[in-house]
Amino acid sequence: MELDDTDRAILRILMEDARTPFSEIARQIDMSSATVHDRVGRMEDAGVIEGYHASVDAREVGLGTSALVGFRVKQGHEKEALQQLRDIEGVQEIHLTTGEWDVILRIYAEDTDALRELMFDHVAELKGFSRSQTMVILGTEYDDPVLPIQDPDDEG
Amino acid sequence: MELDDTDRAILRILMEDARTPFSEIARQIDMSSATVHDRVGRMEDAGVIEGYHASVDAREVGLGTSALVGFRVKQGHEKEALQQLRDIEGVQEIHLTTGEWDVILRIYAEDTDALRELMFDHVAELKGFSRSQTMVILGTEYDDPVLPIQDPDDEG
DNA sequence: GTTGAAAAAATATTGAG
DNA sequence: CTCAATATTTTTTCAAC
Repeated sequence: MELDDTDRAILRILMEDARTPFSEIARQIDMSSATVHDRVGRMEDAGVIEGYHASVDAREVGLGTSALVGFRVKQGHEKEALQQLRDIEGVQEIHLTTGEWDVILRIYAEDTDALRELMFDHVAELKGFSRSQTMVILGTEYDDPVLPIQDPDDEG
Repeated sequence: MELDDTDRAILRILMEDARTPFSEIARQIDMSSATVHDRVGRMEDAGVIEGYHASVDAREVGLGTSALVGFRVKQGHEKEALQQLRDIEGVQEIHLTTGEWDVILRIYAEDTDALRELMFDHVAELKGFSRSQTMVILGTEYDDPVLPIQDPDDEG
């Protein structure tokens, strides 16, 4: 889908606060709310907007520990390997990467004990991986939900 | 803040779709929408709900490349090092970690060329880091915006 | 805490330029 | 594509349990 500056302005506002009323978005970008409605609907249909999600403090819901885990996958075992990772409880993101690891996942757990248990119970038994490394997240210094969208004309 | 099962049920729904009408949430959890309104408000005030954000397909807004970058920070340079990372355009998340790296960040860029430029222009000039490694994300296999909240009584 | 009902506000739709 | 006006739905408030 072809996006113009108006679309990008709407996206910036909705990434910042997904519950901003269309009337308020309209005011900010100086258009009618019917236009905002129309554009948002088209961006949803086109998959530009994938969804709207509440951001919840993980500690408040008993998930005090989070980690990044890197894996090396054995040749030919990619598919089954990934499926196994998906099935581990608490796994939130799975990325295929270049560099030291083939796969890096992000996992949440109640505490370091629960995380260790997860790693022993599940990860240790996985087939198709040659090695892994767990990087516990001690703290998140910065986490911006807004992508740095640029208007195509202004060079940043 | 002390959360009960009703609060957690509401959170699950809002993490899945932050724009679910309160009336619909009320129907699902079998309470009135006034109650949902009240509980959501209290969770927002308490910081349990940090915000509501639209999830946007990064490729559609010209950010086709994403990477994880690990850093080793020199003793005593932690503060200035982190501030420098924050200021790099496209940096979305900064995590302090155990293991091979002290800091791992997530960065978005237009393409691999733009990413390489960012790394050369900014990262290479950073003070206080002893080494770094870029892990380009070739693809994201799985990305779940819903935290695996458990009710305290059912053991998972 | 929770509720139902009323009031206020927002969103969805329509028809036309 | 955009708008103004209308219809519908949702959010918000509030007296009462």
